[in-house]
Amino acid sequence: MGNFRLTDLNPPQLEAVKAVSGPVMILAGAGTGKTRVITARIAWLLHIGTPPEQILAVTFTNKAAGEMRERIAGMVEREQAAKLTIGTFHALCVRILRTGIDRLGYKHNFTIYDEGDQLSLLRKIITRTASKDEKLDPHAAKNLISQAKNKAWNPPEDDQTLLGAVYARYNQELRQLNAVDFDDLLVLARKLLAEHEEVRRKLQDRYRQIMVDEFQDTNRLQMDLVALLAGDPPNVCVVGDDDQSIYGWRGAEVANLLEFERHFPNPTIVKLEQNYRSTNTILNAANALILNNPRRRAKKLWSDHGDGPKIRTIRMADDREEASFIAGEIRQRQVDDALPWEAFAILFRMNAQSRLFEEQLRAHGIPYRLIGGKSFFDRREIKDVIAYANTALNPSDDVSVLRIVNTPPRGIGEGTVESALHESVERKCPLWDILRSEAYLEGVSRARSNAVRAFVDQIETLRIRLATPGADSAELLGGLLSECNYFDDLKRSCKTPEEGLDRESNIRQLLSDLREFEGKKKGGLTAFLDALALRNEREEEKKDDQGNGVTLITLHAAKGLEFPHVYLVGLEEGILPHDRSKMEGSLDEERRLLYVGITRAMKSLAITWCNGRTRYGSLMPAHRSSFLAELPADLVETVDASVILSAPASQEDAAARFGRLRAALGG
DNA sequence: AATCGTCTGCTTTTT
DNA sequence: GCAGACGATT
Repeated sequence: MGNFRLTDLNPPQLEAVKAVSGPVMILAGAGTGKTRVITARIAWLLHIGTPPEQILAVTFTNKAAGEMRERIAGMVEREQAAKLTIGTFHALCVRILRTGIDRLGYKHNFTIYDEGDQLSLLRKIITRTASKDEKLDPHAAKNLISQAKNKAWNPPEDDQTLLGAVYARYNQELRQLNAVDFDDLLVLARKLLAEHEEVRRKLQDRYRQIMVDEFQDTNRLQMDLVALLAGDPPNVCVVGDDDQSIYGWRGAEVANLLEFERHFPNPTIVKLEQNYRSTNTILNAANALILNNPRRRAKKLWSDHGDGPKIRTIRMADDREEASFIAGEIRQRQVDDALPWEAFAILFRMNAQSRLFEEQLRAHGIPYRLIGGKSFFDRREIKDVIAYANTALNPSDDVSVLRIVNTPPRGIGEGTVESALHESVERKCPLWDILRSEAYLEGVSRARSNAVRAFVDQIETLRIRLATPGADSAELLGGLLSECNYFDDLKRSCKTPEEGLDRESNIRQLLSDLREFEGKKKGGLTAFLDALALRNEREEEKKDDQGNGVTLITLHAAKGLEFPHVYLVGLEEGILPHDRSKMEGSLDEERRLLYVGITRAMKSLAITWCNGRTRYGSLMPAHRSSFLAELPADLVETVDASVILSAPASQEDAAARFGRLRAALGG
């Protein structure tokens, strides 16, 4: 059975694939065929008779989960592949919680709050809690709360500090709203498993083989979850690379990988060091750099791709020159070497650095795709539609109710909302219950109560219809939106007619996605909203929409990707390593960030730094990053952009170009 | 209620 | 230098 051959694997890979009992740690260096090993291991498990429903593979991103699923689909039979559990930590937790969360005092129809929802809730709480002279940035509060949850801290519920009070209020309110934030998905799943033995047993019996990808990025909560899910013996296989741990600031703990033995004694440890991506020049530079980090599992990458050209470190006058030089060079190389635009990538530390490159690439007529940026799901109109659905499914969700209560305007003004909200705080019950209570409606003017009644009726009708077996949610939602003139209001509030049409078509797209989802997956609207909240619908489509061209991407986002020709820009003190890292003592992580960047390159790598850089509006002197001195001199060729620019076509260049031309013609 | 103007404060962001 | 947030102004 199976369409995979173990002979395609190198010896350590094979060892990793065949180690199937007890704890296993696979230290997979950059480009060493990690995904291949994971998928082959799953195929192997199936091959030796493991029932597919017993296999759980956890990833960090939906993209990684999708890729894994796809690769496996090509290796094993379809029905087997369909029975595997492959997904993100968060998706797994939603599955666990949708059936078991009632044990923790939530209702099963909880709403998942995304960042925007969290922020609006926090803003509300902060303004209510803070006194006049106190200030707390909602973003900062959100980050601190998130960190606290991810480190599995006990809530610092001392109402002494504003933050402590806000933290306590926030959690309390979420519970009242029957809502959970992203972090709660993990927090609550862990709690459920830890405190309810029957739930834990059931899951341990079900998942006998657990695999975790990118283990260096797991935080304390995720580590705990893995430990709770693992049965006895713990058949846990983790895959990761401590040298690529770059999310410490988000609570990731490399210690989970470095001290794996502490949680799972006597593991089989396999190191993957043969790299299938880069030249040895690139790998040796990366090896040498990372040697400067303490506390790591020693690894040395090598490949049989030869040495390739030296790494160029290019000095630029300023950031403007950096951008125009690179744009010019890419255009030239694209022509001279007949390379597709997609062969090039520009990697930077901060998103703000992308602007000049965008300008210059555009000026040179080079197509590019900028990775990152605002998501489809953060669009106002999409959030509105989701809020309508959330309200119908979970009327306790005040944040969603507030979002749509007067969108479109239906005569429920701020005063009305304010008084209802006040009432709901007094009576400690959801806003919705106030809006539909006769006692409240009798106390307000006729016009107000009529408006509120009409709104309540609309939503209640939607709820009843949605609950009807076989209901077409997309049709019902779309119908409601038309009925309340949502689309007209949307268009009216747009600056241009095009924008209005665009926004409307986003909604049509969402509804058609929903219809398709209901046609082929179970779980109905709730499952669709879960998928949306976890960002795992329409993922690929979005990426493709961005089209092709030179890739502009941050170092963080570039992890896991590869490009034939890489420009690593802004290698200056203060940028990489970033200024803040010195204060926070995370210089090692900055070095790993550079390590990740270097190991993205397959064939050639150029590193640039500027003598001056516009920062905060004015041109400031800049200095080359101290990391550059850590690259072995014999692998690096140091150049000065001004020299190249002032001597455009030297004799040597012409000869080299002629040579290439002759080679291309087969002579 | 909406828009304009001024102030502030600056990474990275898988879900 | 610019985006985002908030407050004053119509």
